[in-house]
Amino acid sequence: MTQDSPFLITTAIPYANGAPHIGHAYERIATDVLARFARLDGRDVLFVTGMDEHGQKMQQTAAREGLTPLALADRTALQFEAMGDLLDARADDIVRTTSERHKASVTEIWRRMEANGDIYLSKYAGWYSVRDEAYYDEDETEEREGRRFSTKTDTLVEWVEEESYFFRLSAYEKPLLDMFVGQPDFVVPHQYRNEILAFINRGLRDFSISRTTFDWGIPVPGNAKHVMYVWVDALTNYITASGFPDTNGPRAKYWPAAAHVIGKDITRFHAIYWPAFLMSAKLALPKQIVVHGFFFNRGEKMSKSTGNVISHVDLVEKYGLDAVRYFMMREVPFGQDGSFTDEILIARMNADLANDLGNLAQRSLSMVNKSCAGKVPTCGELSIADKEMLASAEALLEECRRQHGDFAISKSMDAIWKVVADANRYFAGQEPWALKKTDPARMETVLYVTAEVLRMVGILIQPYVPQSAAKLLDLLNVKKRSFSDIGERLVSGTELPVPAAIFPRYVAEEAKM
RNA sequence: CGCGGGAUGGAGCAGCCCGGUAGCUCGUCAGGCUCAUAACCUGAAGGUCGUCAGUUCAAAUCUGGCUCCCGCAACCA
Repeated sequence: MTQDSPFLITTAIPYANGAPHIGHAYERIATDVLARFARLDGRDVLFVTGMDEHGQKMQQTAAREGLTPLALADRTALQFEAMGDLLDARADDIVRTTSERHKASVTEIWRRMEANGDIYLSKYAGWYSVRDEAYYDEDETEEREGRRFSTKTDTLVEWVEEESYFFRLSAYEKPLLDMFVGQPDFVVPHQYRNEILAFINRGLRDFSISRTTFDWGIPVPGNAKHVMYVWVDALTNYITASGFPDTNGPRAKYWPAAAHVIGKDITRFHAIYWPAFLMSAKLALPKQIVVHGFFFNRGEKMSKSTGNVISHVDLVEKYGLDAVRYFMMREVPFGQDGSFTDEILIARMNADLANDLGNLAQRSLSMVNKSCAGKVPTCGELSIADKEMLASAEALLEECRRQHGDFAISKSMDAIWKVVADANRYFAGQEPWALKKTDPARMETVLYVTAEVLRMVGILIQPYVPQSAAKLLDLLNVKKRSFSDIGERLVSGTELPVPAAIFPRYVAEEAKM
């Protein structure tokens, strides 16, 4: 399964209109985990994110703050870079839609779609709410005292007709359906695939892909009165990262992307519009669209208006980065929505990180330190229990690969922590502290086996909790940390540092008194 | 009759596709151990699997109705 094939993985590109929030953090961490796993497994990984910097909202927000749109974009881009640093989840590349390389890329895509006969000029007409900057369907509005309002938002709407370029999405109904049949795993998890299929089956309509009401965007080739509609602009950034339209460049090998990691709210754009654009431009489709859910605050949707937004920055500050990464990845099955509460996070970090794994390292390594002169103990003949213990740890890599193949991050972690629990049972059952008096050689073997399990676990948890994994592997004086090094064994007699806690137990401030 | 997801011991979930002693994590209670981060190990209590009806020797699992919760419903990013 280990492949050195190119592996391009992306996050959705955040809109540069606002600062990073916990949803961005979640997506970045998840993508980082997948990227790290693939890289440790020997893949040639390119981890890409970007910034969506055009559009009317950018223009307006910038104006309100007395900035140029680009200055606003610069500011937000810095905030997202800081988020990458904070989360230890830096991308290899950040494609900004205002960059020259992206303009070249998206312009070429447009030309190709046009050359394929899929772009035509027409009129967009509908009930437009200036306040919401959105069009509404007839049945989303109602007449009140001679004036028309949006029933959704209660804002005044007016009939507007606007010249616009359209994309012939209707022509891709059949090709898209065929593609979904041929690639049943194109959208995962399958619940989202089903929604998309149902949507296509209801019939696809052509849709507007340009605007004339503002100019902060990439001009339509041959008609600068129009700027491209955001999704043409934004989605294309994925292929920009591969150096497109240069197909001979060093990055060309990364296209098609292995996976686009996105939030469930934008599934349709990625699973319908984007493949249709690519088909039209005669380019290869990404292999998978990987959809994640949202985080809720105690089951409630987070929103600025309710004021219940949880800050990822605060979380990292309070609990530490690895606790946050661990919680987000382990607690919520990938693809589903998750509920966040401090209690659950604390429970998870204390139970799994501090008690199960951290304490296992501490109890075994402190014995090594005291009873084996601080050196990797000597491994004698292995008992059945020893062999079973080692075998279950050795089986992990294959299991984790299998789960990551399905983007089931939490299940991969489940498997690892099951072995950690086994190791605690093994350790308790073997009672090395008793063996110290009766059979020191046997004690060394038990400690060796335990240390070996810790080494393998330490290597495997690197994608999820990189900083803590590094601490653990340092304590074991392990230098070779790739998945391909799992078969290496600790060398008896190797000098080990004095053990220190890897995951401190979290105790609430008020409880410390 | 718009589409989809969900309702399982105190909490959160798995099981449902391929019917047959209801499983996991946390919490609670009791015991053990003392190497360890008040940790670890063992055991126990606790569920009419939303509701009603049907199919079946047998249903959490299949079929149908109902109730409640949550997303989505195309040109908002």
